[in-house]
Amino acid sequence: MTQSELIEQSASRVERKRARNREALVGAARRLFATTGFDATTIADIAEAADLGFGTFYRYFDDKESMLQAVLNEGRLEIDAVFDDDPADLTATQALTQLSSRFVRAERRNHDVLVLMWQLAMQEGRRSRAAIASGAEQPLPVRLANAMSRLIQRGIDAGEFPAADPDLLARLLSNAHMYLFWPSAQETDEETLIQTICEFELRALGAPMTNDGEQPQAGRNSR
Amino acid sequence: MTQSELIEQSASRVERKRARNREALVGAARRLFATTGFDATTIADIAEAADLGFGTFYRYFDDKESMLQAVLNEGRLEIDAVFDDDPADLTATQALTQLSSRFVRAERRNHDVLVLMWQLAMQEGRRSRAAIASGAEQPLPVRLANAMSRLIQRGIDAGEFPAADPDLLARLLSNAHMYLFWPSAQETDEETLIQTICEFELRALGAPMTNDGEQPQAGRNSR
Amino acid sequence: MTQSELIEQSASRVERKRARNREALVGAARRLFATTGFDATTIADIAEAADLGFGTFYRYFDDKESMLQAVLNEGRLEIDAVFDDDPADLTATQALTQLSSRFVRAERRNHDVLVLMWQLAMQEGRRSRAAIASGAEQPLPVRLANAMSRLIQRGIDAGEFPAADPDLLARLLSNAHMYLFWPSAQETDEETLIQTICEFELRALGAPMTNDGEQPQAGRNSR
Amino acid sequence: MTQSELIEQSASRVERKRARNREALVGAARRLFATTGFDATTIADIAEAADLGFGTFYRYFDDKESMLQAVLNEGRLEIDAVFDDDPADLTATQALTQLSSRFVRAERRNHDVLVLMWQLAMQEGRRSRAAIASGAEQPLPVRLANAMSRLIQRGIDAGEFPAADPDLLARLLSNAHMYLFWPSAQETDEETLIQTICEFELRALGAPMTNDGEQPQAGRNSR
DNA sequence: GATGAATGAGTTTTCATTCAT
DNA sequence: CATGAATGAAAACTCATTCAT
Repeated sequence: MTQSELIEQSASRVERKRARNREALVGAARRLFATTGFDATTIADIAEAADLGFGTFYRYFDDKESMLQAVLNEGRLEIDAVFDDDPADLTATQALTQLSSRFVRAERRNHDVLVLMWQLAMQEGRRSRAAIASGAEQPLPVRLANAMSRLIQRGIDAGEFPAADPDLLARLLSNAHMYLFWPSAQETDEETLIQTICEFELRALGAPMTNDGEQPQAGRNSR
Repeated sequence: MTQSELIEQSASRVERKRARNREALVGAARRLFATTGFDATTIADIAEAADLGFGTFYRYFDDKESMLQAVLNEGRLEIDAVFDDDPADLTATQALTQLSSRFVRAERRNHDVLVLMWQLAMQEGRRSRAAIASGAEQPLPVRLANAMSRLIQRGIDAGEFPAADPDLLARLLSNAHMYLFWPSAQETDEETLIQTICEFELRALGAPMTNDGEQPQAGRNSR
Repeated sequence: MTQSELIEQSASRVERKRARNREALVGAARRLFATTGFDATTIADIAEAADLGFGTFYRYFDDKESMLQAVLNEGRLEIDAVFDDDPADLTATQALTQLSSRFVRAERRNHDVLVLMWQLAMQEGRRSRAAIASGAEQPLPVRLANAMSRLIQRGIDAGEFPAADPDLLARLLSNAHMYLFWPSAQETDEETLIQTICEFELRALGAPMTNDGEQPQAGRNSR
Repeated sequence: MTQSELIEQSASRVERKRARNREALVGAARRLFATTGFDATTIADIAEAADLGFGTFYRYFDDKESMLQAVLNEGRLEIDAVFDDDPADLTATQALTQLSSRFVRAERRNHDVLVLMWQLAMQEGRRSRAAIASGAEQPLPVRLANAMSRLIQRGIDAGEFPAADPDLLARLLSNAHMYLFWPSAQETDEETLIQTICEFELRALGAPMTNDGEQPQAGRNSR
């Protein structure tokens, strides 16, 4: 083993440690922010929960605010993926079902982050943070509602659903999904949840309940 | 005007002023708590928003926590009224419609308090406050879900709705109602909102959409 | 009864009431200052203990500090009387005995004030108040010590006591008298106390204990 | 010097600094409490007197009250030692002399703490703090009086002193010792003070003044 | 790089004092 | 004149952030 390999290796060991520490901090912050609230969580709380020294926090994050960023970013990619592709080759019914099941799965994997986003989004009074919270985009339920609204409109146009106000329906449905934020939702099996929500959704939209092929396919949206 | 009347009147003037100040403080706190969050709201903010001196706050409330109590209590009565009577002489469909429309109306009149309750309820980590938030009862969406669950069960038993998990449906519906917390819901006409929500609800439960007599009667639950 | 008599009478009734209120306030303050400390006593405490409205305090006293003055003045006259006349026609022994018994009696009648003076005198750091406390004179134990010192010196000169440092002895004796400030001293009969203290004193000074005629005469220093 | 020694040393440097800071804070608090009073001393005063930042206070003490504890504890050991051993092999006269000289020495080394204890003990109205002040024991002058009372009783029993009320005498003597709290006592030479006080004491108790062997030996009570 | 000590700005809370009734 | 409501200056205490080791 050459000197450079040793260095290389030790460099990567350090790097791995850094990554691990950062991970620990973000994880701790995520849990604490979600359960205790951003304001009520102190840096000391986070560092301790991450089993790291107090000052260490500042070696990874500039300040509390940028930790908030980091936490919110954690889920960003996966959440964006939920909304990203809106496959034109599916019927509105299928697309909605896909959207919902994707959302449920993403929620289950990023529960704390979503709860946090939700909390922040409710505080209109802190525009700066709210803006930040949504990555300068819309707050989450609005994004979901918008995506749904488009699909519902498409469904109405295609005759899949009876005529109605797509925006209002979308918002109601979007919020129904927020059921996921409640503890009891954590105890329900994921597939059952998806199944129930999708049926609920289609029924609420007045879609004919053929109830056959459009079962959500598990695993479609990989990490 | 006799002396005693003058005294009487002036006493009541003071009293009225006290009431007005208290009202101003609670109102300011309500708005700020709902929009900015409990933690992020300072006593100074509240006093200033109420256009009162800083120290005046403490002539009306022992501390921030008891102000929180006062704010939460403000809506208590009206909200309790929503759940209170569950008239056995109505069909499940009618009862659900009544519950929803009552809820919408109560929400419109107590928007900020409900938003605040909601926020507090989400923070499991602060049980004491959350417990307080709901007056040692369930958090609001749980109460609504429970009430709905009972009615849905009744509806299923009576053959009004197809068989399904009443708890899960109730929770989804309960959360759908939380749409009201969003700003856009504030801009929609109350009756339209009720109409839409009730239809949404019944459709989601699979009730036959006769769509005739069960329009919610405005003003039923007067103050 | 003439009009003017009525007015006269009512004026004096008002006056009496004023005097009574003032008395009540000063008394309450005296007790509270002595037992709880000047700083820890609030205006509200005083007013309540005097069974008067809160704001009423300020109709009788400019501020807390002037109430302190009033309290300290209460005992002033009686205390000054203790030190005032130093009858040259008595032997040092007799004079000392008289001084001590007077002091004991004055203390019993003005316990709280003396305790307060004592407390204030111990706080060198607050010169302004300490100065005030003693009415720009010496703190109480110093006054007592000075008076004693003079008498002891006289006694030594006259051959009544053996030679010694009169200042030091005087200070020790002066402090011994501070026993009166303790609760247990309140429970001892006044005459017993005087008797014991005077004997103690003379013995400590080395005076021959004839123990006959110099019993302190009660009532000498009337109000 | 090895790496570990460096670390060791630097660790102890930090530790020493912490100890020094704590010491500085306690010292500043001790002086300020004694001279200005507990209530009138602010945290900012203490921190400034210790030449430390304001917030630093709270890194060493939870609150003002626990600083009070720390200050009072400072003298605890040395003061307890004064009362601790009551050697049965000494005559009452000797034992009293020893007690007094020990007390004087302890007082000289812990002047501020004793003054503070005294101040606190005088405020009956604040039992909790007074209780704390004496470490749930008796207030200082009471402890001293009790110890003296026992010895005086022994002396009376042994025929060393004439019969008298040992409690009353003890209390008077105990208070006489409180002379030490006055500034002028600070200027007197310690040995002279002890000499004078012991003679005073024995004379006051009516002990035969052989005035020879019982001079207190300096340094008897080592730290 | 990790750590925790130091710090002071920001908040809550108390309370002396003023003022309107 | 008596009263208590209003007020803000001052004090205790918290905690994000900086910095020395």
